[in-house]
Amino acid sequence: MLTEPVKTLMQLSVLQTKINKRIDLHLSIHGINYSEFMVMFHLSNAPDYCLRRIELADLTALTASGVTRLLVPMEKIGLVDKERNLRDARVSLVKLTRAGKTLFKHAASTLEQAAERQTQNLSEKDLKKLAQLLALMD
Amino acid sequence: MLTEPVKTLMQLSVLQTKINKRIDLHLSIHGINYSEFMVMFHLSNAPDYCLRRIELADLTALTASGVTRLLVPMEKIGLVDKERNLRDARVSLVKLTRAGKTLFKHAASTLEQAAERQTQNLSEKDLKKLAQLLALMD
DNA sequence: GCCTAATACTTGACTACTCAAGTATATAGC
DNA sequence: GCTATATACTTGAGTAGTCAAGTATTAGGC
Repeated sequence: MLTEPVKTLMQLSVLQTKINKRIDLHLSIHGINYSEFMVMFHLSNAPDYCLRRIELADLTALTASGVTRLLVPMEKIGLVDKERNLRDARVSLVKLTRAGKTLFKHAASTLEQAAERQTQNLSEKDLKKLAQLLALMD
Repeated sequence: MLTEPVKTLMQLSVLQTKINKRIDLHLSIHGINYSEFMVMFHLSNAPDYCLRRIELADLTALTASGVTRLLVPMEKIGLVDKERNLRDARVSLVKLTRAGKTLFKHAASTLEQAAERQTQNLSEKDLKKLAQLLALMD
């Protein structure tokens, strides 16, 4: 048999796979997936609804190229806009549009319900403890 | 801002993405990935080192077709064998070979070290609590 | 001020899945 | 025993990423 840490990491991975599938199913009503939701979340909390691609990569744990590919369809359907950074021409800023903000609000409300159900067996204290333990592993 | 459950699920997802990358990097030394490791783990604990494909799908949270595709290269390099079930001809059993057992032992030892480091900030009690909270979300 | 190194992307080729549809076999109702 | 339905896969087509290599721009050392 394996050590406890390995078994817990495997448990985490299997659980995450299941949760991702559920969440993607819920978000598909709004035409987006979990990664796109997370991008919109971070943009909606950013100053001027604007972030650099590399910051998004960092916040989502995707690669820079993953972010580039993720944003292409989001731009095409008008959820985000591309803006230039005047001080650094390498940077391509991503800005949440009005349409993006509206869609995010709806998607967030859907996801809140789903998340509530996913964590229904956890008390508020449990949830806090979980967040704390996850932070310790980061 | 979003509710706590949503934020915790997002935290879980980002952490899992990071952990997966780290683990895949460690396992790549042995020529396998995390999914393949999990398959070998379940086989190594099964009676006669043998499981049905659908049981593996269930244990790993992959789809049946995902398991089929995962096993093709594993068969090719001789980590698992295909066996027929005499009572039910629909079933195609997967069996861990001697070579598979050997490789699994080495990979497990690598992964145990990595998992130890990944959870180094958690006490034994923390780890137990984490496993328990994750189980409540399943 | 120039050259080297670092940063911020983008792109082509690949991987690891998914889903929907198809095949083969088994089970249940009548 | 036949038919309808369910189960256990497999396969073709698509998606969501990865990595390595390339481009453009900026920053640092001297």
